[in-house]
Amino acid sequence: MFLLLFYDYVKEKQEERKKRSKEEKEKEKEEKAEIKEKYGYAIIDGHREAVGNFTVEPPGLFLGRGDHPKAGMVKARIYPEQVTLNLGEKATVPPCPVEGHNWGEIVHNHEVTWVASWRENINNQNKYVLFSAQSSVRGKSDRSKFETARRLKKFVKKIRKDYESSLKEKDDFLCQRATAMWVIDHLALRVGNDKGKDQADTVGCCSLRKEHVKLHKPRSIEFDFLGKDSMRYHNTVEVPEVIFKNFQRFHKGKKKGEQLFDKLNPAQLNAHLQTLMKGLTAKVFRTYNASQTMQQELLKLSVEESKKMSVEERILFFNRSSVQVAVLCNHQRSVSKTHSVQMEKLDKQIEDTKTLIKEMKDHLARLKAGKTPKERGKDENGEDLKAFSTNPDTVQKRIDALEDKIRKILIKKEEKDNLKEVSTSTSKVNYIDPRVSLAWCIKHDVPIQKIFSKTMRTKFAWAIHDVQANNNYEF
DNA sequence: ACCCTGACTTAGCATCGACCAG
DNA sequence: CTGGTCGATGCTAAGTCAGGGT
Repeated sequence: MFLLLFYDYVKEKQEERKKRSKEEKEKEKEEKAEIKEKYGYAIIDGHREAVGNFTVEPPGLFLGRGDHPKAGMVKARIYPEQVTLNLGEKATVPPCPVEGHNWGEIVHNHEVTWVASWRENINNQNKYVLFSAQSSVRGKSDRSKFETARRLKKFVKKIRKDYESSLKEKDDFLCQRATAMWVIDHLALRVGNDKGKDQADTVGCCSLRKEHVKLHKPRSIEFDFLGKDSMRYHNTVEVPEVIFKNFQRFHKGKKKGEQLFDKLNPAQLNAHLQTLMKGLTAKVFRTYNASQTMQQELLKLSVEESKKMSVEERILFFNRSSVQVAVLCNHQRSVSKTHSVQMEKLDKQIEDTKTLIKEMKDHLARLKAGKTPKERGKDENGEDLKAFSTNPDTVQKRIDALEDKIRKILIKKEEKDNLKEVSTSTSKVNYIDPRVSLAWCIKHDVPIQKIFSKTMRTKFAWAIHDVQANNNYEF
């Protein structure tokens, strides 16, 4: 009863919002901008920088992703007394905007980047007001992330040698560690920390369980599990014999529910990675792998070839390259509600074009036979359709062009359908070194706004600067 | 060694809004 | 001008990983 009422209430509110007039929307937008101007910035080291989330999260029903044990719990309202502010010693404390209330603690912590924090009641975790992705603080750490991944490129030979030499270890821990490194290096899986019973059951490399892999002789492994955000990772990979044997070994004698890498945990794996390269952790492999893949894909287009292509065709090539990365990282999206409608529209375009071709072929046959052309009839609006040319060559050319059009629509349709579940934005924002993309734009004469939106260009200001200094940038 | 927690990065979905065809 | 489409942006959940405590 309560749920139904709540659902109706929310739906009603949504409908109300949709119905707002232009003026109301305009006014709301202005008010929002005013609030952002007032609360959306903080001064750090003398620079005024935007903070990403300057409001606390409103109360509501927690949903979570996938099969979450806490779905439906009430997320409580946050009051100013629960909010800690992290300010400079000399900074004036901003007045509390909620009448009759006051801030909780005021701290002066120089070791962290958050300006405010509070604790949330669902998972009892801290939430933070952090500088936005476009701020220079975040830009600096973004850059250093990619620099670490670039260092991995130099160390990767040595690291592969290290784990390859341990793949046949008798010691379970060493063998599991080496095998996990192989998996993280080759399949770009997340490390997979242990999770509590009060969270959705999702896994990464170290937390893979017996039921998540199927072994197909002679040496294929079928991975099928729910990863971060309960996204399904389903991939059958042909692996080297030693890897296959190791998986057989970790599989053997275990029951459903038992971890394959039962002697290994992420902390141990990361500790070992640190000994091979300072600053190396499991997640660096994803960044490295993504950036490296993008660079390799982009290199497949030579300047000579791209000179013959239109800018649109070059962008298409770029987008197809980023799809490779998204597939590698298993970045997915749910199929759009209008996907099937879009598909049908393309089908109709094809059908209409086919009908037209047929009509033109008849017309051409009549021309060649010396018969008088048929009347073409009327379109759906009752207008007379334009008569076909009486020149057979012109008609034939038109038919050829239409057949080409069909081929293009078919390709477009297939591409659209293939990519309906692939999301390229996540890898673009988090994994691909933006300097790789920017250097490619310069090399192939593609305006950068074609590949990076305004916010992305601000976020990657550091990268634009880097590439201006070195437009032959190599990851 | 292991567990817990704080801080930060990574993630997909909902909504917004710019642009385009009709 | 309008309604539909799709990329951009907002939101916050869900990961990673280090450091401290036991």
